[in-house]
Amino acid sequence: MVKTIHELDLKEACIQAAREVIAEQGVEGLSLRDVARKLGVSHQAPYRHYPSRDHLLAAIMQRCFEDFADSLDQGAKHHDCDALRGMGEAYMRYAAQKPLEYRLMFGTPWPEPASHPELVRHAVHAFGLLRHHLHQQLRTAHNEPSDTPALLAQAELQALFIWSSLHGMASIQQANVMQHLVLSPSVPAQAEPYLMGMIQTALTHGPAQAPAQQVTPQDSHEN
Amino acid sequence: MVKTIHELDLKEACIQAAREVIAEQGVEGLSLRDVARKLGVSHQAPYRHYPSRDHLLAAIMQRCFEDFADSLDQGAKHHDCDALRGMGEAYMRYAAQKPLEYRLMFGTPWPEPASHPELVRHAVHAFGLLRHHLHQQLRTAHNEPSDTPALLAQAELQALFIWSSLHGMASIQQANVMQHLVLSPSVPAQAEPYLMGMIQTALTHGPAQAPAQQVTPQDSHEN
DNA sequence: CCCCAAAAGTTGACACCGTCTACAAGTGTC
DNA sequence: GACACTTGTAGACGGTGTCAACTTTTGGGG
Repeated sequence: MVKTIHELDLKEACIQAAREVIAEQGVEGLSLRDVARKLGVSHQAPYRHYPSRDHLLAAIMQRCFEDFADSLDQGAKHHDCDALRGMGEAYMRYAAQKPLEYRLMFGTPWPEPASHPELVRHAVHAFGLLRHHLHQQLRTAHNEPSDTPALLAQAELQALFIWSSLHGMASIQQANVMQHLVLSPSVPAQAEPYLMGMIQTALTHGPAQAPAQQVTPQDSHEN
Repeated sequence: MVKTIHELDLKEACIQAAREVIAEQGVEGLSLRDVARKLGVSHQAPYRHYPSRDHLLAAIMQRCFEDFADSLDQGAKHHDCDALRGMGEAYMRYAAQKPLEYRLMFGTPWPEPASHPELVRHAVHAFGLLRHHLHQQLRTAHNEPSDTPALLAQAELQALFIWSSLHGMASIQQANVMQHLVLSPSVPAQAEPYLMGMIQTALTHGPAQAPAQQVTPQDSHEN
């Protein structure tokens, strides 16, 4: 009996093999029976380690979030004159280079989150990196050493805004939809830097007053 | 033999029934055999009208895009002092009220677009509404009656920016992810109006210069 | 060393799915 | 009336996730 692939650990090998399948064919192309075949075991062997397909998927998503958070961290360090821009570029780079894993994390309906707390923890951590950078930036800009709740809330709003914009652009690029809208020839290449510039502008000037909505006494300091 | 549901037209009834299933259970919960059962016909009857599941899905997506474009149009008319804000609010309202149809249009991998040209046409039309409004707004702001290509390109960049931000926010809200990131209590309710304010700010001030990227001679007029 | 229980893996079944093929019933035309 | 065409039916095939029962491997105590 040859122990072909899983000399180490079938549990780990499943994740590895499944990630390969996903990177090639996307989530919808993944079947437990496929990974079992790929590993040379019976179709029920993976079932000993993961109670269901969703649990395997959750484990894979968790790994992806770890990698994603690492990419963001590294992007922030690399460009340390402007850590925020570094993170933004790292975000878009990850989405462009691993489109199917990105789709897995952000475009697939999650398995009921209550039963996968670890997954949620890792996803929240990636968001926390962005929030943390924004919070620090706001504190130094305002010369406020303490963590006033208002500043934290503002950082969270900024983080949600940035995340929304980046995620939206990444989704649009992945859907290859720009090919079909007949755009001016220069536009597709400019879209991403234009978006980055718009985000920066919005951050420096703060939001326009919403018509019937008053936030915290919204100081529109430059940050 | 009772002609239960499809007194009119099975082709149309399939779309109707399938949209109901999708609105309840999402795309992944839809099966051709289900709609056949729901309509009281054999599991192969729908196959007479749609060569494959993807073709039925494409027909449904097309209907959704029609409804979506109608919503945007109506939103633009309703708020006609600020048509753009009206469209933005209509966009978010549609995403909130028909989350699963929204996901079908923007979150599901499309069936190979080359073989569904009608679907592409309808999707492009929805984007065209946004682009058209922005273009007109730019023209009146610049007092340029002619359609200079530079203005059109700028409108397209703005449209992509707006669409990215709105789509990103809609995705985040749908994923119920804000419940899990532990946010300040006031933030979830403020996120959407904050985003709208940020978009408006970015549009009025134009993008910050990207570091190594020069666009058209980027006039940062107010629009 | 042996034994035995727990863990890991295998085999076979079930229900479901999309899709292919072959067949039956209705309908209009020459 | 015969023929072709459209519409719908019935059954099969290979694919899937999952359940249940079985066998093999493994790791410690007696």
